[in-house]
Amino acid sequence: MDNAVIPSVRAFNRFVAERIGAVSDTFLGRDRPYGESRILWEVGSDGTDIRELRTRLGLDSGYASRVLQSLERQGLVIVKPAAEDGRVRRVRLTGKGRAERATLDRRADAVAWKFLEPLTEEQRTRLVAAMADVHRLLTSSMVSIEAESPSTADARWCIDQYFQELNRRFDQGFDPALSIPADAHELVPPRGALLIARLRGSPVGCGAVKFHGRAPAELKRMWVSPDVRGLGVGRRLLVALERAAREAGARVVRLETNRTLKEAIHLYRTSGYREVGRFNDEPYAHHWFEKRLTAPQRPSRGSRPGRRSSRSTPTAPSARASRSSPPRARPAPGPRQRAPRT
Amino acid sequence: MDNAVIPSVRAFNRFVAERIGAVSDTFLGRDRPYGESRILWEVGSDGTDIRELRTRLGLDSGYASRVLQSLERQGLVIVKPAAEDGRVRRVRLTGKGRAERATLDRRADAVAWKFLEPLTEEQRTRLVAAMADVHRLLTSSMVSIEAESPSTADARWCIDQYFQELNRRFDQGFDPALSIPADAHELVPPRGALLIARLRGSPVGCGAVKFHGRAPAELKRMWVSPDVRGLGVGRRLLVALERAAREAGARVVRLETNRTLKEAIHLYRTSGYREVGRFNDEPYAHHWFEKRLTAPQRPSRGSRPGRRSSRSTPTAPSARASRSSPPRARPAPGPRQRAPRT
DNA sequence: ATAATTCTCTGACCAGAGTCAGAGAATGGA
DNA sequence: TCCATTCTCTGACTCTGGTCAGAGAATTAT
Repeated sequence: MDNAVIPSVRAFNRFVAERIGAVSDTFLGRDRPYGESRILWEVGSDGTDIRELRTRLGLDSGYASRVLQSLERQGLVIVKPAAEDGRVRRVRLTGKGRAERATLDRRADAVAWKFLEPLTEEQRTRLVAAMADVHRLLTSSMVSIEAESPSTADARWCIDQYFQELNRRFDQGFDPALSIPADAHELVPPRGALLIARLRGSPVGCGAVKFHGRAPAELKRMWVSPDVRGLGVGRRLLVALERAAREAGARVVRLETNRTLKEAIHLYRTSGYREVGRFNDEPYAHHWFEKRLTAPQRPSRGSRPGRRSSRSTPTAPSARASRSSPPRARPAPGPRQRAPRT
Repeated sequence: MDNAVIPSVRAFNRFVAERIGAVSDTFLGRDRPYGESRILWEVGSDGTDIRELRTRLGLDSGYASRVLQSLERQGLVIVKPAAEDGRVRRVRLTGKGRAERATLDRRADAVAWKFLEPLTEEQRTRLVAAMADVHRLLTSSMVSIEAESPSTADARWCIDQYFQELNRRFDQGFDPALSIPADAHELVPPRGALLIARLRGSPVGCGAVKFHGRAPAELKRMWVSPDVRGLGVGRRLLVALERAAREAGARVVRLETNRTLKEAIHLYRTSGYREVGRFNDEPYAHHWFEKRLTAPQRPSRGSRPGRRSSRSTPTAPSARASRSSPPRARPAPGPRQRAPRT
């Protein structure tokens, strides 16, 4: 399978890097270096602290300073010390800067339109749908899941979000004090674990497990940020929690949940959980589930990439001359291979 | 509709440029500048003329020369004059160069695998399918269609391909001499027109029309390269030919075709052509079609892009903090806007 | 009050990726 | 045969997009 999948991902990367790259070079009308446009854009209509701008874009302070000076010289931004802290400086767009930014925006629209214009209505719809799919799935593949102490700021933020969501969704609201607790000290090895899912460094989900030796482990605190729902993050958290439970000696995991949490219930059912009788007195629960864990299997999710793939492997159609090349002035076009941009 | 479509294309472009770009920088293990790797790759295992390499990559001769010298100094390639023409020089990979190229290949595989690894089997399948779709549709949008003299090398190449294909596919083969002719002089205004479809400069399809005043115009020489079939090129050629016929005064277009050309027949039927009785004595034809052209309507294919789209418009999920931001060390992450990479 | 830290700026420097103008060898056309 | 053309190389420059080491002003910690 990899023999087919990896090359097609590569072909896509190559193609898209070429196509989007070529076009986006053009789009910046070459009247301003890319770095300047980027910073101009990132300043945003409300202005920012330079400090924040720098960390957001990962810029060197000297570099940022100089680019901003250049923008200021062009009358596009104003830099002045922040009121609260004399060390940090604030950038704001001038009217001219705002206009310039709008121009960039319009040009970006025009570029997007160039992709769409030649297509029929139906093709456009399919293109947009496919783009959204690729976007979603690649985003999904950027989510990492790792154990973390429940006392970190991110962990506490996630759990707080979880509580807030329960409070919004449960018919009677949610008060953590009335629920079976899963305190910080219970979610650290060897008593338990807390997993945090992150996307680009920001927490986007969590899940916890309490170990009870060989007795069933308990799953707790499953939460996925609304921003990334539908990306399979919940399922991956679940799998990771089960693995942790298995490694801690559990043969069975169980959990309880509230009837309003439809997606969660669906996730459990489709992940091999079966509903069982009430096994604790969690007042907010309507359903109790458990799952027997299978032997410590190798995580079966497709093999590693093959030794090597063939050297040039287009998936989608291309202008590659397959039978005979079209005529051409001296320097023949021939079959084009593109650099391994990925 | 554009209000939804353009921003989502932009979001995709931005995302993909960021993601692929970030990754492909990494992949070149930073031990060799990108330009060198690219040329190393493009030399290919069989070697190339420098001249061809240059035109293929659009390189300045001085630049190419220096990069190749650097590669030669590293023992990765050998440059020597071509046998046939003492002016041109040929590059070939050495064993070491070949090994290096294989390393690039392997790294590219590993990068692709990074995208795939975190996904479930089902997600991978969907990702690959969506990528192929995007690839196909963007390729399709790169195809341009323009009128061209039938005497250009490209035009003659297309028509030759067309004849070859007919000869392969017709049960009795195909001999142009026995068929109703459409000679070069008939396919230039005001007697007719020849349209050529191109992808990245190379011809990938053609279609011709002969005008007969207000009498029905005749469509001829419809051919689409196998490389780009399924991309809607045929339909676009057809539309363009009909427009040309309309503009030349025709109210009706007609054409004849052979029963072995299934896709063509399907295209005609789904494009408003209806089968009519034999109207000429083309010996290779089994079907005769005609279509009444509608009034010179505005090419109705969706409106132009809106004045301007909103300033930051993600379509697919992102880590954007939607309700409250996750906690963060001093320099807050805040809602990230990315530069308008397109 | 003093020291440590944070933020920004300046100056110096660098590499990558080109561009441009010749110049010199081969080759092709008249 | 000779002139124009084609290909490649050299040398001299350029622009982006950085990095690095201080230095100076504000702020925070002790």
